[in-house]
Amino acid sequence: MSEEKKSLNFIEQIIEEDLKNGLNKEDLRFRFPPEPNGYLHIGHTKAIGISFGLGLRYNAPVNLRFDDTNPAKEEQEYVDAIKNDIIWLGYQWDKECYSSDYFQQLYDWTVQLIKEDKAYVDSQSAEAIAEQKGTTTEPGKNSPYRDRSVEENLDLFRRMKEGEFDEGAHVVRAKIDMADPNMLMRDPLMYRILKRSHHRTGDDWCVYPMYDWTHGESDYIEHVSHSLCSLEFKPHRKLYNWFLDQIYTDQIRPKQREFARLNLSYTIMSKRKLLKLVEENIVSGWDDPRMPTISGLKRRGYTPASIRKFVETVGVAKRENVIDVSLLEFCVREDLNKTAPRVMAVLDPVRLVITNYPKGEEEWLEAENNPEDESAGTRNIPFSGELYIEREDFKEEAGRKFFRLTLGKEVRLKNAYIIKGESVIKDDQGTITEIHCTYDPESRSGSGTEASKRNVKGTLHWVSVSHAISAEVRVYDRLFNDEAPDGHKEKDFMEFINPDSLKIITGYVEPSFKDVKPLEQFQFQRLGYFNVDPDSTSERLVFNKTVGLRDTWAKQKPENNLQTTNKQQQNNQIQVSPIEEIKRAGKKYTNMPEDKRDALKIKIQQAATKVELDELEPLFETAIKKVGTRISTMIALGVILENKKLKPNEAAKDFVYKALDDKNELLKAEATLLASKYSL
RNA sequence: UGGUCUAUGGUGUAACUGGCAACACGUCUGGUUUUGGUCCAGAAGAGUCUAGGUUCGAGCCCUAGUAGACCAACCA
Repeated sequence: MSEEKKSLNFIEQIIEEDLKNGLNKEDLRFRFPPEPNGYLHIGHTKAIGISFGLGLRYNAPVNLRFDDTNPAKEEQEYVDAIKNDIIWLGYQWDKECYSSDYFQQLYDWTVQLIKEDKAYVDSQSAEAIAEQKGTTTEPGKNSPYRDRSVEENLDLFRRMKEGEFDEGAHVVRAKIDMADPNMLMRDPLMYRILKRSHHRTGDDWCVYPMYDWTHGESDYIEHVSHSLCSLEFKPHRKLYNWFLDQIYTDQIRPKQREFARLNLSYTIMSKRKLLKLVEENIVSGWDDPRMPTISGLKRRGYTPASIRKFVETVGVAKRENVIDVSLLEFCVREDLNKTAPRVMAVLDPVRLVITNYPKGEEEWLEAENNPEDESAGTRNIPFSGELYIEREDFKEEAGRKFFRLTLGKEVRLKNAYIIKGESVIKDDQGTITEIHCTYDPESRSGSGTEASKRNVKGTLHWVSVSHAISAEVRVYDRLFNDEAPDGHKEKDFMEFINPDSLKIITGYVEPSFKDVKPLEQFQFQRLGYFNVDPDSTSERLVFNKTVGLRDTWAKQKPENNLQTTNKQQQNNQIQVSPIEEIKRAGKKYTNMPEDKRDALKIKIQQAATKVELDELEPLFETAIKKVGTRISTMIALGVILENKKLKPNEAAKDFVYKALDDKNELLKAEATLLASKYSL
């Protein structure tokens, strides 16, 4: 492998810079700091991948630190689940830490701050404090308790800790600046009273430190050099540094830097919302295969390697992003293609009878386990005169593009013989119950005969009726119908739940499936990747569909063309001027699938009704380079001329003439239309 | 209406810190194939949010706009 010159992301650049400025490589240390209040999800894998990835890259330790300062929400169950997930992903942490381990230190430091008159006890209600905080545009007001004496503050804080007061009676606040433009600097809370049992410290404490007062100090205590978090913590950085300044002596000073979090289309990432799905039984649990949690992904059949690859591919930057699920799917397919044994399974069976196959006969045919991996070897599968094939693989008559079984046409049964469709038997409703065919005995796969080498267009998977094992197969679709379920201000994400996200069907699999283990992965040939669900037993096999194979055929079928919606619709909702709308529509026009182009065209036409010719004119000039814009401009021009009953002026004529010679057919067509209408 | 951040093909990320905008996914062709998969070959698609400026030269620098995100929890 050659040393590929990979460009550094902005965090790596910062680290390189720090190293150049004298930071020792040995002093590099990172941390991943989850709050144990829920399960890890695909969004977390980015943060995990960044910090642990940096650890690997620089051979530096990475701590796993549970940020457990709020006993009201945190539980041991989550600690255990998080550890499992990280291990499963294949990362190793150096020290397992807990913010709660630093409660005493944090308390002592707080006492010190009080003594230095940098913190005080406030005895107002939460409402009153919020009231005085001011707004983003108006400064806040000082608390009446802000100037309490050091002695009184010390005494109150001690008594808070002793448990003398009820929740809410007092808080400790840092004394910073109630007029700071950064709201977080307006005397932020450091401690609150919480009479709750903590999953690790039990009832030792009834005052708990807040996130801001805990996080930087924990980084400091652990000698973390770079504290990486997501963008929404950016405003906290100032406070992070302020707190650090108060206690800093001479260690490595941790540096907080922020990156954009991962968003995946058609899913939600909020722990609170995921919890709601679990609590309301929309899904079967945190590990439901439809969940974006790591445990859900695992159960669904995603591999650790595929998830790591995904995170790596997604990259690191500071801009808001929405990653298309298709990238995640690509990553699993890529991984599974190399490793998953191929087997045959029929999920929507129809009976296929080979009329010239000897009655009662059977034979065992050899099949390759994985064409991508010779070492995977072969296995034998039973063949007989009665098989199941996929209902979708037969049509009585079909066009030339249908490569599968039809009457009078030949196809190959994978690893077996070439057959020819002869006739069908239907029930009263006209549904096919049996397909009759004949086979060519000379054509057996691998037999070396001329017939076995014959090329037929289609190959079908199948399973022998008398040998097949029936199995439950759970087929999943996305949990939400909307690309950004929680991105709507007016609508709740629950409104977008896809009612058909789970389909349970009974299929037939080859007998080699007798002894499969939970989570074992397979490729059901021509169908997709499936794994064995933990619910599976030897009596009742249960499979999950991980992801389908890439299927260029399915896309050509018109009924499938409606499924892909995308971000463009969302973009179009943003209010822009009609002329801008024309430009934008043009940008998309050329690579819009044909069936959607009409909708876009209508949009352009509508926008054009609000535009004057002279407004459009500049586009004749600037649009010359960009095909899409030229097309949308052309369409708009047509509408304007028509509406205003105008004749094309010189600029417009010129524009049309040029377009007539363009190699882009769409543009040419629009231009020709105009040219003939105004006889240019 | 304050502060902070961001803006590059449909999506995500690059561009050696000022030198003809690249890579991956997706899309489309063609070839190989006993999986309409894989693999191989190729194509289309952005001129970098807008308008100015500096410069021989700007996606990178400056100015002003515009748009989006985040910030006023005794959550993290």
